[in-house]
Amino acid sequence: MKKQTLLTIANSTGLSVSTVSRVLSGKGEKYRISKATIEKVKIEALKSHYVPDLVAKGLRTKRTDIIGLVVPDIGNPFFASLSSIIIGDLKKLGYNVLLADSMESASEEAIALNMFVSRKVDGIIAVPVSKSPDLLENISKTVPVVLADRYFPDAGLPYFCTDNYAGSLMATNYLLEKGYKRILAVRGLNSVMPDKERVRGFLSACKSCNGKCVDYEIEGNMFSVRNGYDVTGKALSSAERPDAIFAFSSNILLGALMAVKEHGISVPDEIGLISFDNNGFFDYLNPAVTRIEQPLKEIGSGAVNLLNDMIRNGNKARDTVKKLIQPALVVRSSC
Amino acid sequence: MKKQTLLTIANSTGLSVSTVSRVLSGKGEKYRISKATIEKVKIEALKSHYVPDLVAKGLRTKRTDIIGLVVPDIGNPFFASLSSIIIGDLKKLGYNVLLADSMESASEEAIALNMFVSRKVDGIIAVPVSKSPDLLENISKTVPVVLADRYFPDAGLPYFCTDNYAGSLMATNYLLEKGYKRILAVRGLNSVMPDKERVRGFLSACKSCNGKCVDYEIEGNMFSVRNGYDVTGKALSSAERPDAIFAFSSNILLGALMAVKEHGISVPDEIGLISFDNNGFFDYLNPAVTRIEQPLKEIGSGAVNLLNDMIRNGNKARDTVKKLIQPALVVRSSC
DNA sequence: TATGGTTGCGCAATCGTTTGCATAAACAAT
DNA sequence: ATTGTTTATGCAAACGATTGCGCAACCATA
Repeated sequence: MKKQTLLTIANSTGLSVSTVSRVLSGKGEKYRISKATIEKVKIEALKSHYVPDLVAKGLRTKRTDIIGLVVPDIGNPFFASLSSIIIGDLKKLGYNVLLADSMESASEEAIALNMFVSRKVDGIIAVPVSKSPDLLENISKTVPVVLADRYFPDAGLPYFCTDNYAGSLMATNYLLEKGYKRILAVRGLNSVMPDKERVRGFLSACKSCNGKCVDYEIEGNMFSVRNGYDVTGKALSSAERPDAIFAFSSNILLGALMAVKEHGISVPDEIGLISFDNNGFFDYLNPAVTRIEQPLKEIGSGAVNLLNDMIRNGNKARDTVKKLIQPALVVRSSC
Repeated sequence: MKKQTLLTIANSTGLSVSTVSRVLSGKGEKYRISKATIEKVKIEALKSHYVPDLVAKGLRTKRTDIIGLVVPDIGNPFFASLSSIIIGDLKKLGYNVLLADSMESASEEAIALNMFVSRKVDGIIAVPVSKSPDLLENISKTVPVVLADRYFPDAGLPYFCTDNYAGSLMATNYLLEKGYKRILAVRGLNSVMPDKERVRGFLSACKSCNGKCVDYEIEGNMFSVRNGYDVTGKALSSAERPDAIFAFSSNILLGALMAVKEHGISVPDEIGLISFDNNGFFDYLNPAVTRIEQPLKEIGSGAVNLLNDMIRNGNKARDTVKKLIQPALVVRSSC
């Protein structure tokens, strides 16, 4: 059971490496290799358990059929679900995936991106954590790059993302219509677009509500349970406590919920809760959580298909694709 | 900004490719390259933005520093968390990760494993879904393989896994001590060891309980919310309904909880619930869920470290490492 | 018997590294 | 002046695949 290569097959069939290569890569007809020869080669390949060396192939062809995917935290259900969709779609198109976890660190992300380049991936899908698009833009001159979930509005990098402004508007207006008057928004990582857009939507709704909103406030700095817990806890201890909380992520919501429970405040009567993003378990909470659900499937598949286009047809899109996809309000009973 | 290779650097410095290679791969001293030359090469590499071609390097050295990781469902929080640990630990050791999602399909898994071999990964970590160890054992003759979470007890494949028998025993005994007498165990995928071992633990506890247990039953066939919901629903509608449910996974528990709620039965008074495996949100449920927590960190890190050993020191372990790690009972208020 | 077209395949370069084996220059020792 | 040693570097093969070009053999046509 020695290692099998094109050469070993060539030897045992009495043919040349070229011919074997052409047969095994399906180009037999194209090169007018005879039926008999094709058969002979295929049989021998099977018998000898030949496995093509994709590393060698990659070196020669300059295509690896590998896509680099970098996300801020693969343990986070949101990114796990998104990755699941992306990986599945890529597989259907014949790509494999190098996965890197930037752990919300720009320097780790940079390492991962450079690794992708060094490994000659055919394309990159990134949920960027860096504050600057510079590295990604630079890389995108060489290899196709598509962003998902997070993005840089003014950079030349295509992206697929939830319309966070619209979603935030929707959530806030829903709270106001329900009669809540003092709303606390607990925001996440201040530097990323989704967070900024959610702030914009929230403010816009609060400011143009014809007096429905008596007071509003924005606090917080991370998409974490801890942040939700801390900010909410402080607010609940203050003189004029909010009567509704808009959590900018599902983790934030869980933290907020924890604080609310500890203060013995009842949901949704004494305080309303709404979340941006679902987490798969909100329906099992008591009360089930009303939320804005993100179009994960559209984001993931959109990014994959665009990337594939860019790889196949060259980067020749007239304009950079920048897609904001509408999220949906899913009403439950937390407000 | 042309593509830079060792050759381009060799030309612009007036040195040979060999020398440049040796300097840039840190073997300068070893080959007694002069300080001056080393500096010159490094400067030029920086100036020209040289990036090593890891594909070419891989072909030449037969090492890729890539590990293949295949899991049944990366969207599942359990596998996402495990993957997060594994990927993080691998990165510290200088490995990158090709991730494949077998979607609980043995044929998809086989495709992924063969892809790993073809791509010349240095090692493989698998959470296998196949019922037979044949393919994995065969592959492990060529490239180091370590299993995590799921395993084949009699195969020559090393694994790191929760002691599911002990955990199941613990959970069941806890229910019995709490006074529950009619226990329904909702099991998952019948063909995998963790499930079988949990069954064994459950039966063992029920049978040797000195009459504490009046009735017990086992049903189910998937680690899914749906399965938990269906099995529980049916049981609750039966004449002698169970007074406690032992869910063999967190997803199953959620399904069971849903059914329990729909039947208007109160937890933990009318029915007790316990789960094998945590999901990160059990503490936010009402009541919070008592569960057996799996030692994810030990499993992930253990697998990574063993694999690294096998790669570095050759497969020369005297005996195949087979580690069952003790889980922990985390008491909350669902039973 | 040239001429031309078709059929079926092989030669050899190439992708970018790494590395065993020289080797040239400089110096030291005899 | 010869020999030996050390220093600093280069030559060229190798990894395993792909592919442009060439060519021999065969057949048909004129």
